[in-house]
Amino acid sequence: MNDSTTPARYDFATAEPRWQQAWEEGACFAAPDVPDGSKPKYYVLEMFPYPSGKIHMGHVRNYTLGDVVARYKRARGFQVLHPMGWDAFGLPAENAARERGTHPAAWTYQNIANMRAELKRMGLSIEWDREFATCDPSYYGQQQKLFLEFLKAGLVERKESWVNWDPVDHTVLANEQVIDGRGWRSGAVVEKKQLSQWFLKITKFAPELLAALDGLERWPERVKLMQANWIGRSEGARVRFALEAPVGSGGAGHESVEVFTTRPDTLFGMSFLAVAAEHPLAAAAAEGNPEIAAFIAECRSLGTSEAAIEQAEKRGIDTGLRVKHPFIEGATFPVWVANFVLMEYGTGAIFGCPSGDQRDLDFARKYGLPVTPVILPPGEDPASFAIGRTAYTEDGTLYNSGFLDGLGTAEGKRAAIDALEKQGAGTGVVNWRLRDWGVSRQRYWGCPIPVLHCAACGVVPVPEEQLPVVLPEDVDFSRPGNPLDHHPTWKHVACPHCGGAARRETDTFDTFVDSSWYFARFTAPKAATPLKAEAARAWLPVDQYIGGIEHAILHLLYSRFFTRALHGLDLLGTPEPFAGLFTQGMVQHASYKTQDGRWLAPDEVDVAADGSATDKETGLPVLVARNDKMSKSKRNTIDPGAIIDRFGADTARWFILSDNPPERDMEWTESGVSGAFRFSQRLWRLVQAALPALPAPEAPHAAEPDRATRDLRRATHRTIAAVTEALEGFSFNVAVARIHEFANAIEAAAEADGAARREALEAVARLVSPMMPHLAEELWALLRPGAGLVAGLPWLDSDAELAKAESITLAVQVLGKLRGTISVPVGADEATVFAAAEAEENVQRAIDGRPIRKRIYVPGRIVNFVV
RNA sequence: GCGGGCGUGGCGGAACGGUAGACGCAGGGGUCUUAAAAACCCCAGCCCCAGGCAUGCGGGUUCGAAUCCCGCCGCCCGCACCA
Repeated sequence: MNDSTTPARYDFATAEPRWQQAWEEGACFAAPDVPDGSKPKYYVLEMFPYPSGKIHMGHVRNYTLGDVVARYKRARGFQVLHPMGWDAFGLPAENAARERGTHPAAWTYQNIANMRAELKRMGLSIEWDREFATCDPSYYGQQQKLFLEFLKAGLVERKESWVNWDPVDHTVLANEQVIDGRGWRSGAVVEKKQLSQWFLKITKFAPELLAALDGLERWPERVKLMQANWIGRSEGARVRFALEAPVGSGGAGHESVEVFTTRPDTLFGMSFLAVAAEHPLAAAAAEGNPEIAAFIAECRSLGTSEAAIEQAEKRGIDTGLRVKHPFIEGATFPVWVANFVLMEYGTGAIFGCPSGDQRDLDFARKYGLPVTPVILPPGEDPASFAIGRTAYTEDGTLYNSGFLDGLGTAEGKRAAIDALEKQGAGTGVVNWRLRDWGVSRQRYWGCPIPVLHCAACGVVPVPEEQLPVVLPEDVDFSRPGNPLDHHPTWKHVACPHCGGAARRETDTFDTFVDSSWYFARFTAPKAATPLKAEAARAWLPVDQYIGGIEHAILHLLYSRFFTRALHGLDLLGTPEPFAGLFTQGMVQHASYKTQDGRWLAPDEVDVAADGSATDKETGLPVLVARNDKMSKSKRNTIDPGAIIDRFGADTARWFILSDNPPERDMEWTESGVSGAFRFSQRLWRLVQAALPALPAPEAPHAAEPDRATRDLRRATHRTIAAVTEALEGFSFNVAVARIHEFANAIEAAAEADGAARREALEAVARLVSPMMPHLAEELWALLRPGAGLVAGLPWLDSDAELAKAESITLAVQVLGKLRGTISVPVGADEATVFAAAEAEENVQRAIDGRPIRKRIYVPGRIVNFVV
């Protein structure tokens, strides 16, 4: 096959765009808004990208995985929906505006154009007609409508809340944007501040969001667990402690404090009550007491970052107030303000039982508060048991506890709650860790929250006919703070009710709102309403969602909430958005660092066979860190575009799939890519070389096939079955391995009948098509000129008869150790098998004349003799 | 601290409780070539080699364990002053 007219290599650079065009012209990946029901539907979706400017290897992995599923399911006869869009609002666009003077919209749409072109080069079977960006007014305007629906349905609340406030940038920061107590951009020490914010009432759905996790059978256990922990259900009691004397001035008078506890059984071990610094009672106590006020101010400035909390010592200040104990007549306990009590959890107040809680014990020891043991560990003597530096938090028997004495932990809880309820001092409750979702952001590049503030009418929703509330284009990014708020005219409007002067809400939505319903919008992206009922009902839930584990909680929980809310409004036919979820691992690459601390790019080093590396320029050894997360700062990113230029999209896809199981982190290696490239070329050569000798398509198989032909057909049908099974189970690396083996088998079967060889080569083209779609088309066109696209073909079926072995090799064990193998016909009966096994030379030696006490035969698998 | 996951050659990994290490990468040897690239062929867990030892370590269940159970050790991830 080396005559001068035949190119020796597969020219991916011309073939790939050609097939992409053929798919587009054939509208191969189009799906109707409302499927006609002739085929079962299958909705495949990958988490849509943020348009940062360039695609990275993580995208390549994500979209390759999704594309394999989409192409495979299409071939399996499903009507597949596989759309793509852009999560396009967000801070980087504003930063770019500030730093380079471009408009966020211009920057974003330019990035989208770049990334769309890059994604298209990957040969993804995406229906691009459904594409939208969340920053399109046609999308966010519909989102504003949804918000007004939520408002009507009572799912929205405006309330004061404690937020992370960046005093330099004049904006609220999400918890994730606070790093070591400082704003991630400004570096300013973040303050806690009380602000009016818009909240979506996700807590209303806490019980069902938790309960429904059980039904998500095709979700990874660990994601479900993370969500369950985040929702954080705990059973306990709310207990009201009456203050000895009321406190507070004006309308803010306090007569009691309420605490939440999971251990009402330990109430008799109480030695103090503590409230959070932000608790109203703390504020009341601080009136006229500068020391308390100073302590509160200090706590507030400390911020909420994990690092700050972890380092902070338990500290507090006695307010001088005292509360009465609900069970002990006449007993009172001091009220402290303590830095370890969280305003966000429970009621922002706790009762301290030092013997039963480590934090309370640390606090009590520090401030010399009493420690009364109330739970006796099993086997301990009440006379001698004492609490040292470790609290006893396990179950035991109650003592020193009045009417609870002698009860176990569970009964004690029940009895304590009964008593509290009887005397009206408390109730048994279920507490949730989940808090309502604050969606207000003081940003420009987001979806405007469609409400007005009128001095006379209060908060007024923007009338639907005035939607969308569009972002103004002439904005000034040079000043810190919210550009919408600074805009000279945008916010000044007339109240639709009274006609008086009103002010637009200048906060925009958290971008997680945008991504909480985009999957539903994809089902009818051009509809004049947020959702088209028939389309959404027909397509949702998403059958297979694919993305990174980093969204395990926020995005996936918010989307579940939104779907439930929309379902409640009768806009969707399902309460859950994603029936199947797959979380892929990261793509990593070795990083290289010189002795003097400079990072070198992969092409700036020479890597030796043992993995060590030297600086190409200086020849000096460099430090190699394998499996390092790709990052610009470490200069170990690999540009997908450059890989496609050099090797083609199919090679990139094949390598990414072949390296390891998709849920694990993978290492991008140059040698791995070239291995994948070699294989793609090898398949092409295999077909090219065979072509001249192949019979016509559909030529009959030999009536009495010879051995080589039978073997090849068996390999073909076994491979079909094995690849199918691997694809069904997301074992793409195994599917790749099976195809490798098959290629080896075809090469070894030169003497097989032509029809069998054609069958095998056609099978290769089709089996490889979900992974290397362009090469598949190229091979198919060589094998069956004019026969249409692989993209339109059904999946192959494995013929079980042909896949069946004629004879099998059985392992023979003696006492569980392998001693030999025998070859027997497939249908051989037990007696034949045992006879052959006993006769085997090595087996005989192992038996060594001893009588066989037991013979085990697992048909088709193994023989084992017990002597 | 709480919760979860994972330990198999030099590396990525395969293996319904049934021949451990498929397949690939890297490696060694060879063919072709003036040479290189490309391609092709062969070898390859370890050892005291008709045998023995090997899936982090120690036990157990089983005719048989990488796989199931118990206990350690190590690594990774999530949550975390959550009352």
